[in-house]
Amino acid sequence: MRKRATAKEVAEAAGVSKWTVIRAFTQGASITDASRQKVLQAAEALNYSPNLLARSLATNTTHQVAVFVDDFANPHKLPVLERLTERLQAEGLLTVLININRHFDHVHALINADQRQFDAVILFGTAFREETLGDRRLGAGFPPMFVLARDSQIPGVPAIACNAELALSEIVDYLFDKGYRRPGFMTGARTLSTALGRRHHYANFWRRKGVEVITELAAERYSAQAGAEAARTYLSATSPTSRIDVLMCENDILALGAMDVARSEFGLGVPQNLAVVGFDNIELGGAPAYELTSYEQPTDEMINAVVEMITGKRDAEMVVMQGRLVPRSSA
Amino acid sequence: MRKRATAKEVAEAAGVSKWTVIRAFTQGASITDASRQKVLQAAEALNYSPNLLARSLATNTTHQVAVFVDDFANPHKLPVLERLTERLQAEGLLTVLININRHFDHVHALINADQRQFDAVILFGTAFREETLGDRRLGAGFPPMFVLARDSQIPGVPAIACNAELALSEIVDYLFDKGYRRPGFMTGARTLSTALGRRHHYANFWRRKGVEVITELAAERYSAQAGAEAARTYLSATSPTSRIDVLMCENDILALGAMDVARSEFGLGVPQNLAVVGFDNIELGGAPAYELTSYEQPTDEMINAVVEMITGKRDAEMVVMQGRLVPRSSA
DNA sequence: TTGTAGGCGTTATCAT
DNA sequence: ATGATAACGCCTACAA
Repeated sequence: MRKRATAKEVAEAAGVSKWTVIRAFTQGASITDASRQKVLQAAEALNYSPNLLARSLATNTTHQVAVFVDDFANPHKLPVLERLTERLQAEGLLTVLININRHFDHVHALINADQRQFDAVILFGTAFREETLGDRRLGAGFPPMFVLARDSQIPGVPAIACNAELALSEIVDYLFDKGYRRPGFMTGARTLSTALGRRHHYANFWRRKGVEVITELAAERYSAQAGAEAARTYLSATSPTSRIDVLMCENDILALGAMDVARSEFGLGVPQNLAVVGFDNIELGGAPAYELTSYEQPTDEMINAVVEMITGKRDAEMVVMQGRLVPRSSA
Repeated sequence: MRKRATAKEVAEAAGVSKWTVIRAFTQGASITDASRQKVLQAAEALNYSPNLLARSLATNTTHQVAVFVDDFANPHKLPVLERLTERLQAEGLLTVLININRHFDHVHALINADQRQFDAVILFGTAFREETLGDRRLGAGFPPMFVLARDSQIPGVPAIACNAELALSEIVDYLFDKGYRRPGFMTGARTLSTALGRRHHYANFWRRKGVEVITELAAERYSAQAGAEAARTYLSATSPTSRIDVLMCENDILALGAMDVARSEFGLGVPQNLAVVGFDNIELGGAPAYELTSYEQPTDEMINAVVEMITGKRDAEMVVMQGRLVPRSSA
């Protein structure tokens, strides 16, 4: 296995200076065709290609974007990651996937991202605390940050998200029109930011309809199992007549878990005995086995927006986008 | 927003040389406590932290591992990515997620990975062709490559995979014992490597049982929709009496799609009229709505193995690991 | 068009 | 323990 060739070696082989070699590999540099050909030939013979690491050091741009993810239980993450990497790569940017699930120290991850000189940092659906970013070790020359698919509680960090207020308004209108009057809501985590968003609006809009009591089911995490567990706990503790008639879950994966338990363990018909609504519109929610009513975020637009902000084609500022209700038979 | 401080600036502030600054940030360097304190104080005041990019250039190691993924439709990818990033990060390695779905040029992605000086490249479930790697622009000093969760058709590129032969042997034994005699197999892509693996063994073991005819259903891609479509095509074209009695799908996501169609569009009972088996044991397959019989790969072990190979704690060589059958009610 | 000097921020090695 | 020199491989700016 030959060692990696450098520009200097190619220069010697081609009989030019190494700066000419660099020029041969630079778009729009002033160099004669003859020189370029000579260089390219020598480069191919020596198997040379520019070292992007050295280039990054010199240009102070890495063309790498860090994406922080803390929730891998939600299948919805995968298609979004696919689109995101695709769009970033189309702009010549690579995606560094950083796992910040509960085992990791968020501040540490941020410091690391800082030291690696990423061009930007995307917090994808993660609930960072303001205090985390307030850490004194951060701040100076930290890469631009963006919050994708979640509200940003952090001043100066723009969020690109679905308009939650509008979404919940549509959802509650829909459920009210269908005749449901005893709403429940399942949250997936204890962090304030999350809860405040969807749950808050859900409760608000029901109150406007004159429905004051919103039963809350709390799942431990965002996963089908946690959703199932929370539903089991609630259904075990209540009698059929006293129960909610519609359960809105903070996301689809919770909803699928809850639906499974309602149907298979408690023999409830969905939606006759208990209607279920999710959020995200994951592929499996649309399967005949579930037919889950859900709400689709405009992920493509959202992704385009972040990428454009990162590449400077668009102002970096908070933006909320409109999703759409996807009514199916579960509610 | 202050500019990033460098070791040199910290050195001036602390009244030492920049090499002393470096030492203060290096494990086990010989430096007096007094110096270190002085430096750390100055560093904190200036908000300095080492530039890992420059370090990488000097040490010739980036602590970055590229992970190539071409199939984002399979939810199974997500938990594996979670574990993989977690393990890599525990070793101080970051994951660069590279999307090589059909829109991208694989050779181009490899060249890019080469130029970025990654410490290693993992082909996660992707079927690279030998010819792709044979490209003359690659080869010299290319980072060590590993194929994860798929057989490697490439000499010199070790694969870490589940023992497909053993898996299919177990599966066929199980199905035969259950009394099925008219097997079908659904493939998810036209690449030889894939088809050869699971389908080949499946057919072989049925033949050993004296069953010669294996019906093949071909899905266009690996997705629930593609699985549904393939099942629909097959079921539409056959009469109930002439059909297969058990359908093994190359992975769970295909199986779920097929199952949906069989039950909801053709009114078939699973497993009474058509048994279904998948592969991967994704979380939703275990849900009461599906109860999909599947086969679980030893993903944790496989991931540990690659990571250990990358970090040099283990010889880089092909290894097949044993998974386990997960029998449920679908077959 | 081409060559030169200097710099990007670190690390390795040697000298003090 | 600390300082100094050279190197990592490239880029920008300037001179020829």
